[in-house]
Amino acid sequence: MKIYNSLTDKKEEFVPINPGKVTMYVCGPTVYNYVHIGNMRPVITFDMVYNYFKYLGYEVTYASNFTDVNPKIIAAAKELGITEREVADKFIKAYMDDLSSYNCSKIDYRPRVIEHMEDIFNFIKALIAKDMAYVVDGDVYFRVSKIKDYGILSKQNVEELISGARVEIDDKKEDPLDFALWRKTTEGEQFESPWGVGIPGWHTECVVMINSLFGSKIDIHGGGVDLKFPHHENEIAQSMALNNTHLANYWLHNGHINVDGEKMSKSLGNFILAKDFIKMHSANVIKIAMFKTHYRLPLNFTDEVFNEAQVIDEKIANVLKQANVVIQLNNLEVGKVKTDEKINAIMDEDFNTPNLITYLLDLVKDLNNALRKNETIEELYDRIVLINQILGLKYDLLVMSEEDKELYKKWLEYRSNKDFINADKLREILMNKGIL
RNA sequence: GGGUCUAUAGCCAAGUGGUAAGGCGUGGGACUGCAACUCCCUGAUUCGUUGGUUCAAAUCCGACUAGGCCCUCCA
Repeated sequence: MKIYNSLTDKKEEFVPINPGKVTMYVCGPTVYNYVHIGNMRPVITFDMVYNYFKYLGYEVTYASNFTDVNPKIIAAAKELGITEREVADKFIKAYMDDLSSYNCSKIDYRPRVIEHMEDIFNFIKALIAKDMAYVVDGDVYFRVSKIKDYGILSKQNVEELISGARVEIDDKKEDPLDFALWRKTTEGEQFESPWGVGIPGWHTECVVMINSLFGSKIDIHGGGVDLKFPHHENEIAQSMALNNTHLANYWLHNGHINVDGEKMSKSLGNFILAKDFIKMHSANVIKIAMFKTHYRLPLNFTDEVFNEAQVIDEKIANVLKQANVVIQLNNLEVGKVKTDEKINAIMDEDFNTPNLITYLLDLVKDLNNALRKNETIEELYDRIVLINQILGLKYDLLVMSEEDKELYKKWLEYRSNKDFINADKLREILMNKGIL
């Protein structure tokens, strides 16, 4: 299969480090408040990536971190009058609830900074030992000038970066591009390090976690485009400095969600919280709306987009409901189809979910026609289920009791006898049960 | 200012050298005891503008225009 690699800006054939296995890491949230719907795009995107690799038969190990030590958490703790740990725990819990309500909980590892302090110290020590980092007044900075291909991911020119950089007064750094691996703090939690009290830099924690979970290199590293620079660029720089790897073979970046053509962000204040949004639209509808656009492109959220997604969701739900009844009444054997060449052909082109949805709608139409004409439905049904699994769409289908089946047959009988009064009574019962 | 991405019908959107998928919406029709569900038909001589390469371009190259994003914490 082919994946668009942000590192090379090319679609490349996917070759795993270990045959049959995929390791992936996606940058998770800083847990100082609730996440918004824009934060859910990577979550939903990489859940799909995970599902597709599973579908292909890979053994997938998926990690996503929690940034639970951060100046913003210190600020939130002050504001809420609770400790940093309480802030982190509260919003980690809220995030887990979001993952669960969006049906995206398949993450194998959820490392926290607090659990990796020793690893971080060792990592920074190693960088200092290699002269790739230096200590100034309780801070530790990375020496960017030592990395020859710095800018490789974000395609930034080092000279331009410097000229565009804001000049900080009393800057302790040797070079404006240098970034903090460890930063001295005067308030909040006290983390004692070899360099004094402080907190680790954000760019360091991700590399450290990847190294401790997977080693010096993983297959896939994901996140939003806004993380390309400086976050991911700096992760790569540290990994080059210590392990001489680009940390991941494939770097994947999802586009942003826009509102009225502008990025949804906490700083702009134009966001909708994930936990509020799920009350307005089901997880299925939100996913369909997202997958209708390729993951790398920006996505504008409008009512029209969601109306359309809702229509699609209802179509899928209706046909599955009807097929489910036929399957149970006739004891049809489903689940035999485990792969579909057309799904592979579509998804092997850098996860082309818009085309997958087109194919899904074709199948829905075919299944509707097959139901009307009393033709075989099992294969069509199976293919739809496969796609739903990849996209993470969930449809709860009713298991009919013997009584339900009898009612259903009776209803058909009344109808064919033109006893519409009794037929309508049964219809209402069947509809209330969710069978019709 | 530098970097990068995008520009296809009212809206969403696929297509990356071979003569414009699909969906929503609109309009029309079919099925049906009535509903619901469903099905069929209905749109771009044209792909931001403009040069060029080619037998052939929405697709490649150049210029221009507009917009997003990054360069500061941010999915």
